Amino acid sequence: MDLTQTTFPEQKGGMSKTATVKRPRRTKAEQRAASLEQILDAAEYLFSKHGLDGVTLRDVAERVGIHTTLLHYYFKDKTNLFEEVFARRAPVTSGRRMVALDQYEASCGGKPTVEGALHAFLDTDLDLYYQGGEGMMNYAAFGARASNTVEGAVLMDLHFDPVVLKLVSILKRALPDYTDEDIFWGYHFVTGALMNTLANTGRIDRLSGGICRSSDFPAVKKRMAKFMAAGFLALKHK
Amino acid sequence: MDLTQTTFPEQKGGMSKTATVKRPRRTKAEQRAASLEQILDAAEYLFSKHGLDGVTLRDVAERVGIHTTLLHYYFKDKTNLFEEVFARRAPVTSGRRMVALDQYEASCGGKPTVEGALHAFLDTDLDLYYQGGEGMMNYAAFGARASNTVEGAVLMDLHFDPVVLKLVSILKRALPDYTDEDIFWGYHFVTGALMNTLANTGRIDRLSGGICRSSDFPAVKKRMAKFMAAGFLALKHK
DNA sequence: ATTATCTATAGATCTATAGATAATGC
DNA sequence: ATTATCTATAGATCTATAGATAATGC
Repeated sequence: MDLTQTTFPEQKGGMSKTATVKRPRRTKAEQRAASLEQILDAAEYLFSKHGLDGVTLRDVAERVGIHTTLLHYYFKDKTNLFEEVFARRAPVTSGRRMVALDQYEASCGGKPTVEGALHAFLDTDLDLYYQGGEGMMNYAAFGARASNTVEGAVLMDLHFDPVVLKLVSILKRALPDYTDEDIFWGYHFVTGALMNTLANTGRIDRLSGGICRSSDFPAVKKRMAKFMAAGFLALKHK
Repeated sequence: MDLTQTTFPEQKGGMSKTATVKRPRRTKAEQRAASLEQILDAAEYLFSKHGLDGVTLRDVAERVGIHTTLLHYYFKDKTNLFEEVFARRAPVTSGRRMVALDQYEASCGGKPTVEGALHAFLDTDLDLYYQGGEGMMNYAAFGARASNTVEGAVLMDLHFDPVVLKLVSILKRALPDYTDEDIFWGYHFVTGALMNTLANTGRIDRLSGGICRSSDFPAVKKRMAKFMAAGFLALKHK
C-alpha cells in the first residue's frame, strides 16, 4: 500500500488520461516522511486516550492501515515510539513560548511583572493547542496525561526545562524579594492547573453542569494568567 | 498459604509451647478482610506507579504472594480491582473534607471567606495523605494519575462530586457577585495544582535543583490555600 | 457445608525478528 | 542497489474459567 495515496488525495484522480509521461511518484524521502507522520499522528491520538501501556502496536498499525512490523522498521520499540511522539512537537511549544518570553523581556522596559510573564508563557501555549487543529489538541492531552507519571515527568525535564527555567528567571526579577522555593512552588501550581486543562477529560463539564467545557481553552486563557499572578503575589512574606 | 500469618506477625512465635488449647486461627471473615486488604494495597501501589494497563494481575498476585486466580475470586476483573482501589479510600478523603467544610461553615459566623474554605478543603486532604502513611501516599499518586485520564475523571465524578460541590457552594457565598463560570474555572485550577502535588513525580525536585521536594506536602499546605484564594479574588469583574 | 486458595489450562494477544517482495534510485 | 513494506512465525504473556484441595464453620 502506498501511504502517500491517502496522505495526498489530490493525486488520486488528478492526472489527465492523455498524459504520456506519468507524474513521478513520491520520492523515498517523501514516503518516509509521510509514513512517519501518519504513524506519529495515530500513536499520539491513541496514547493520549489510553497511555503507553493501554495501546498496542497493532492498535497503531490498524489505525494507520499498515502492518505492525513496519512500526519496528521506523521505531526501535513501543517506548521509543512514545518518546518520539513526545519529541515531535515539544520544540514547537517550547520554541514558541521561548520567543514569547524573550519578546516580553525585551518590551517590558526592564520591569517585568508576574502577570506579564505568565501571559507570555500560558497564553502562547493555550493558543497553540487551541488553534493548531486536532493534532495539537491530541498532543496537549498526550503530554498532560504523561505529566502525572514518573516516566512522563522525566520527558518533561528533557524537553521543557529550558523554557520553564526562562520563565522562572523572569519571575525572579519580577519578585526580587522572593525565595526560590516560593517561586518554584508557585510554578508547580501553575503547571498543575495547565496540565489539568490540557488533559481535557470532560470532568469540569459534568461538574459544572455544562457551564464550563474542558476544551474551552479561550475561557482558561481569559482567567489563568491573572489568577496565577495574584497567587504569586499573595505568597509575599512579611 | 495463610495470608494472615504475614499480616499479623505477632502470632508467629508468640504461642507458649505448653498451651494445650491452640489459639484459634483467623475466622473466615478475618481472612477474607486481610486478603482483600493485602491485594488492594499491592494493586494500589502498582497502579500508582504504572497505571491500569501497566499492571498485570500476575504483578499484583506476585507482590502479595498468592496465585493470580485468587484475584478473580475476589474481583470480577482487572478494571473492577482498579475501581475498588479507588473506592476503598475515597470515602475517607471525601468524608474528612466534608466534615472540615461543615465545621468551617458552622464557625465562620455566616461570613465564609475563600481562603477559609480552601484551607478546610486542601489542608485537610494534604494532612490526610502526608500523615496517613505509605498507603495513603500511594493512594494520592494513584488518584492523581487517574485524574488526568477520561476514565479516571469519571471515577472522580462518582466519588468526589459531593465534597467538591459543597466547596463550590461555600465559595459562592464568599463571592456572591461572581458567576458560576468563574468559580468553576477557579476550582479547576485548584484541583489541577492539587493533583500535580499528589502525583509526586519528582519533577519539581529536579527542576528546582533540590530546593523543593515533590513529597513535601507541608510546604504545599503552607502556600496553597493562600495562593489559590488570591487567584479567585483576582477574577473579580468590574 | 461453606469459603479460601490452588492447579491446570484454553484462548487470545502481544512484541519482536528473520527474511521475502515491491518500489524507488541512479 | 537501496529503501519501504509485507509475510510468516517464535516465544512470551495475559486474562479468565473450570474444577480440585485445604481450611474454617457448626
